[in-house]
Amino acid sequence: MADLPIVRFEEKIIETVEKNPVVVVIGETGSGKSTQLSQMLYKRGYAKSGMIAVTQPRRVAAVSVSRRVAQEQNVRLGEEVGYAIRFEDRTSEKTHIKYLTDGVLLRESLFNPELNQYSVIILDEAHERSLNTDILLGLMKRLIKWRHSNLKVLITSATLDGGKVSRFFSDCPVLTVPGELFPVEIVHISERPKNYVEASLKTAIDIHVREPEGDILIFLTGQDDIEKLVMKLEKKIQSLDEGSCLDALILPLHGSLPPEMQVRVFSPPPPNCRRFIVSTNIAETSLTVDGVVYVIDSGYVKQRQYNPSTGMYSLEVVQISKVQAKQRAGRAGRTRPGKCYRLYPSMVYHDDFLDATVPEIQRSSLAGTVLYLKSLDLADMDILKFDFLDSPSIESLEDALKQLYLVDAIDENGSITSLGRKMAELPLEPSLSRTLLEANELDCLSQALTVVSMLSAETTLLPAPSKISEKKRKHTPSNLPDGAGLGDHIQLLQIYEQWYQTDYNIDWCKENNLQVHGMVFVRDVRKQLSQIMQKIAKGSLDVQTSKRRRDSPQEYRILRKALCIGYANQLAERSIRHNGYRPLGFKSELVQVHPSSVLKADEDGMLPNYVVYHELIVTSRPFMRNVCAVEMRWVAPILAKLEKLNVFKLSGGSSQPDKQIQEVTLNVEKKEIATIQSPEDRDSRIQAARERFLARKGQK
DNA sequence: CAGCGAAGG
Repeated sequence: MADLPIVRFEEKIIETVEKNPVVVVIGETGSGKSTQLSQMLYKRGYAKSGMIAVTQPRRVAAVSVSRRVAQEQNVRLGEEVGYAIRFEDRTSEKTHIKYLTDGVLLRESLFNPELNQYSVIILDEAHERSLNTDILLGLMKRLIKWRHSNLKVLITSATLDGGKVSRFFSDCPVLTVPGELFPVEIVHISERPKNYVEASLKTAIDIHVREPEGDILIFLTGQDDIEKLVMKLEKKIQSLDEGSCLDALILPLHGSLPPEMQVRVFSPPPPNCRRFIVSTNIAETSLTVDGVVYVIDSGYVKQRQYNPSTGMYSLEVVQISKVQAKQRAGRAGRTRPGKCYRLYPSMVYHDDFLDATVPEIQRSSLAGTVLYLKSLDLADMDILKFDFLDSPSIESLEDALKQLYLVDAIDENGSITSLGRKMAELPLEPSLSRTLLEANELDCLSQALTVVSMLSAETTLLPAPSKISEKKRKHTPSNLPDGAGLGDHIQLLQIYEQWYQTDYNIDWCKENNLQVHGMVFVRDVRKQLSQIMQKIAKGSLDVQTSKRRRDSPQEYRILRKALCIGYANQLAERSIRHNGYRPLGFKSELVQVHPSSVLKADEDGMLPNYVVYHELIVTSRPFMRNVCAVEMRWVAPILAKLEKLNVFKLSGGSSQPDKQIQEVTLNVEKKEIATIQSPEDRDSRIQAARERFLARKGQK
């Protein structure tokens, strides 16, 4: 066993776990918690009545950590030590220590709520507060109380606020294990720069000229800024006197780079050469670059945010949290003492930065999460009162309930329907799982499987067009199908069917500018979904190629109907006079069809009266991305449903319908209905709503 | 016309 700091605490850890059902272990980077905790517990016999599970927020981490543990245990990976991630289960009957993604553990818990196969569950990297880990935290709190067989839960994290988690788990003990990082000197700039790309350039060049060897890692927010800085750095370094300093190798690093470009940061630099790695927050946690001695931290990050009252997402540049700033600085101290240059004053850090990043659960649409929790049938379950470490807003939960009602996953009283149960079994957003189930009824399942799979990978399909490569692409018109003018879902279907006809030819993807990895992922998703649908499928699951003429609108009519019913929560109505749309069921302004859409206007230049959309995203303006034309006759029942919508009742507030206390303002209703004011705490709001309801009831 | 932080089933 390696000589890691955590080993010295073995006795203390075992003793604490022995006496307590839940233990929080705080361990900085390099403490060895991810690899050693599971082995310690295994050695002490904790795997006798079940496996030891260790969750990770990321697939690569689950694989790489399990591989290391298998090595240390001197066993073959997949036998005594294994891992499970989507599409890949490398465990066997022999397995005692199992690494898995938090998402996989959630799926397992859907089919075995007591998780009896495990005697110990370790939630690793809990400080990252991934949506899935947050749900698991809530479930673990219930499980340690209700499970019949014995269960030990360990929550491990780097810089998490241990006190908070401890309070969440009825004041469970917190053990702190030191990390093994070298000291990192922090340098703050005295004033925030106007342009942080320029400021990064200047700082990087200063380091290059003055400081001894060691790679520089620069954190910016996105691809655009990264490309700008890479170009500026190249120009500037060329202009420096040859031989006056080290050679330089400049590497961009972000998620839209093809994997072969990403792995370049793992190959060691040539001798006498300094690397400049210009990165997004991907290098904060997901990828660890060796050899970094200097970090330049812009203090910003791009974050996706969901607004439950408008149903819109936005991707905004926001200040990082203190936790993130520490994490970034720590990247400089992995191999020897380092330096971190922060492009913001220390006052900003202390006074402006949040202590911790806003957890994902407070920034996402929760339709899928709420459906998942409903399907668990927790006995004392009131979704508005589920015990989260940090609760999402009541607006967000009500929005989720409203969406689930519109797609028939819950009934008007908020109870899960049999349809909803089937939906929860599919690893998809509710609108997509609803589409699949409807397509099964309407006999277009094979097409729907393809569309839904394509959408699951949508962002990874097209190579990220950068401003630099954009000009080239404009001269190479796409040979891809156009969705028969009916919309983007149809186009995605046609693209996949064409690929299928080439027998999944990789070169075809390249010729058509489709990311190979993305398309292979779509194929995997489609296979997985087909397997799940198999037991209830009424028609064929195989990819079918069109019997009728490819651009015949009839070809896709049934599929579009299934999409309309599936996306009942993402439906928009066109204005009478122009091509702006109003999303139905949300309080929101006009939105436009995104210019990249293949949806076609009629001879008069007008777009369809109704469309469903995959996503509402605010960039320069609010846009609908991925739209599909639907027909009025399919929309009518949804409009009727929207009119009867009673969110109060959906949230289990009453068994009596009462239209007057409807809490959301809907576009379908021409009159404005007052929304509940927002008192600070949600319990008092639930109480207030109940009192108002009772008062009204009394008046009648 | 506009634009893609990171992750997961």
